[in-house]
Amino acid sequence: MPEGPALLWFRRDLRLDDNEALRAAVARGRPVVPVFILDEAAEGRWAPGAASRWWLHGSLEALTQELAARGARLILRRGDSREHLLALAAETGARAVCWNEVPDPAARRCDVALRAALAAQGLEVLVGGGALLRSPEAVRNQSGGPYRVFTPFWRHCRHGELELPVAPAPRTLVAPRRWPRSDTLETWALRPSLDWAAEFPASGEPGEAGARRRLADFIARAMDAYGTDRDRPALDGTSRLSAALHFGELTPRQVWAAVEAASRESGVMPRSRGAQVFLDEVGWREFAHHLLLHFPDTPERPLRAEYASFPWRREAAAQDAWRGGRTGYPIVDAGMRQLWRTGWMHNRVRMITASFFVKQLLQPWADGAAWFWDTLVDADLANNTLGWQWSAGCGADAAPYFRIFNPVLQGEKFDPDGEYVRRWVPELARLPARLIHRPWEAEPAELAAAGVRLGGDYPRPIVDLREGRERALRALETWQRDRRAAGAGKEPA
DNA sequence: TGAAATGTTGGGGCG
DNA sequence: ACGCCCCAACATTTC
Repeated sequence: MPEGPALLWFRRDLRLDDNEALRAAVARGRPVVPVFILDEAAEGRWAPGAASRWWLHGSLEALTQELAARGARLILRRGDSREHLLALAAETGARAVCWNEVPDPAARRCDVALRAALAAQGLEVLVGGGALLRSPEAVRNQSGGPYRVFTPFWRHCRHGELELPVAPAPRTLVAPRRWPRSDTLETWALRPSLDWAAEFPASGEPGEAGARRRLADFIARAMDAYGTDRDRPALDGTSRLSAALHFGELTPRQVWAAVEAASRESGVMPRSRGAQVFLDEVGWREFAHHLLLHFPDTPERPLRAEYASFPWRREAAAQDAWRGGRTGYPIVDAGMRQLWRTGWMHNRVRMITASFFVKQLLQPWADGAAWFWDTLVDADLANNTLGWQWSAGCGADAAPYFRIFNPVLQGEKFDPDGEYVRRWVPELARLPARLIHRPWEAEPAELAAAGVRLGGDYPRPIVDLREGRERALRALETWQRDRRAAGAGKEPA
């Protein structure tokens, strides 16, 4: 058999280490043609949002460099994936197409037809994994269904050996006789206007090398304190690996292996509490992806189907204030501004802002999810869907509806000195810690001393917390009563 | 990976 | 010395 090149189709696996598809492509010493296809039509409604495209641009630049260092090029194409793969195969004489599976139901559906089309042309198809620790098909509860509660899910996942990362990339790749035509990355205009993205680099450094550095740095510097520090938004206590994991610059099994290796080296066995809590977060990511694959319509519909009839209000003014960080609640506004300016928000604050949006403002969770989707550089359909449905009380293992965060108490608990608020809401920076999370309680003289004009440069609260809470609880109560009345025949009490 | 309301306990001031 | 009240601290229940 003639040894034509293998097409190595990069998707959400923008790395060379621990890359099963790359390993398969080079297995027989044949040339490799790396290709990335921007296929927005295939992703439909969930094509990468504006901030995510910024990260993608940087990650593709980094991947181009990594490949160049090995004598290879990254071929860029835009349009229908199948057409481009078939065309590239014909053009290069490729005999095989290799890729790693994307943990997304739409992509998996497309891949079924794609494999058939490629096979029909006599192409060998080699598909790897790596995006998840376990196969969702294989993780099932005793009755054969998917888990809907995190703890038993994660216990099941951790049981038994996990796969280890595959070998790192070879130092050189065999080049084809001739490189196919490639788009220029700049012409894709993935990066938003400069003035919006100016501070995005604060959210992290796209690319595999940066992700590896970040992981090593986190393990050495922050992991042991992660159990408590991860909830303090003013600290750099989280791993900040979410975007790298989303784009597959890093695999969860690489993360797992690095944490275990560090635990062994430090002699803390089985592992420190910080390491334990950190791996649990990797577990939540795993849980989110399994759920999305088992329940593919959850990005648009609540997992608890009855919530489809919940009477959310949809108010443009309230949503504008929330998006713009002008709700009058400092911790909420700080989070929303951090998001807009850096493309990233601390996870504790994601929960606070989401709870405020769905409970205090009674806005539909999907509207909030859509905003996060567009503004987060780490926007991930599985994680975003799980997080918002969890906050709204309509998802898997969800917070009960009556669990309503109080942004003042959350602020005082997790940002006690107000350092996070001062950083992102500078007009409040000179308030004393006692008032930083409740400026409306300040005396006129205290406001004047801090240079704050309430209702002027910083808004008064757009909703009273007690009223908002009671409105939300009332909405839940009447909705449940109406449902019971309507479904009395079908649903025995 | 809540918050608020309500209940309980125990120390200390005081008559 | 004692009972009473107040209230903080903590626990439990309810939303």
